[in-house]
Amino acid sequence: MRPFVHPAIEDVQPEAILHALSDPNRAAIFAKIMTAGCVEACSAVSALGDRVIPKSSLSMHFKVLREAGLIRSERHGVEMRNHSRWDEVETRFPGLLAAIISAYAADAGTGPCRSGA
Amino acid sequence: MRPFVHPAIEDVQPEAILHALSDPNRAAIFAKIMTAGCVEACSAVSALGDRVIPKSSLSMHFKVLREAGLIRSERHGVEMRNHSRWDEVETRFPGLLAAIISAYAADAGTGPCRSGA
DNA sequence: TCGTTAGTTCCGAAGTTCTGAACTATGGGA
DNA sequence: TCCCATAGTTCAGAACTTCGGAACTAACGA
Repeated sequence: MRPFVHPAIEDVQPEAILHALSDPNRAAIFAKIMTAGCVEACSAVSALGDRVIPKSSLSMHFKVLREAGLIRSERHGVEMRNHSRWDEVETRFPGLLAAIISAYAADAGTGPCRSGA
Repeated sequence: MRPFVHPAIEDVQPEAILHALSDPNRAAIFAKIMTAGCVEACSAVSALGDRVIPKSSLSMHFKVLREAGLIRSERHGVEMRNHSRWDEVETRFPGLLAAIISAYAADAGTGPCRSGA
């Protein structure tokens, strides 16, 4: 198990952020980390809405979020703690994350029935 | 050649917008349509930076932007005219497009050497 | 009608994502 | 110390997506 890789904030690319958040599952995970401040384990988000995401997929989603520069993961004993890097990303790309999160929220409000988020 | 399909603005999904703009080529095309107000033909954007994009890829990129609800295309004789749907998208997801476009602009300013946009 | 220009569609190659199975790492209890 | 349980990662193959050349359609002008 190699250690986690987190890009420096100046290496964070807008396309990576958009790609990471263009998946509704990942956007829901990120929103959860945002609102909770810190999510203690993958298992805490393993069920988004009514759908269970396999561990391996979840691990991959966290990796994508991490490599996009959106979250910071640390191992604490057997678990992983994930913190959002909102402040850093906000400094680099002002308003971006807020606009994306509120777009998903707006869509959840108007759409037919969206399980996640 | 089937006619162009444009989603109603209430059917536009944030994930489709993020996916469409998570490709730097498409983001550059969209930025070009935005700044020009209207782009007269695919050929007008066929060279983004120093890289020539094949016609078929360009056609696909326009299709993705169209189906994401970001642009409106009309055939005028032999050419296609593309307008941005900024106002509609802005009403539905306030601040989203501005944040994305300015994130790419910020990145172009700090990054090593970005050809497009 | 023919040639040109503009764009779309098709289809195979290349790349990406998803997921179950096997694996690694840590902590706790006997 | 050993063994087990829990948490997460890695691997590999299947499924899906994207790319790009070739062939096609559609409109226009000579």
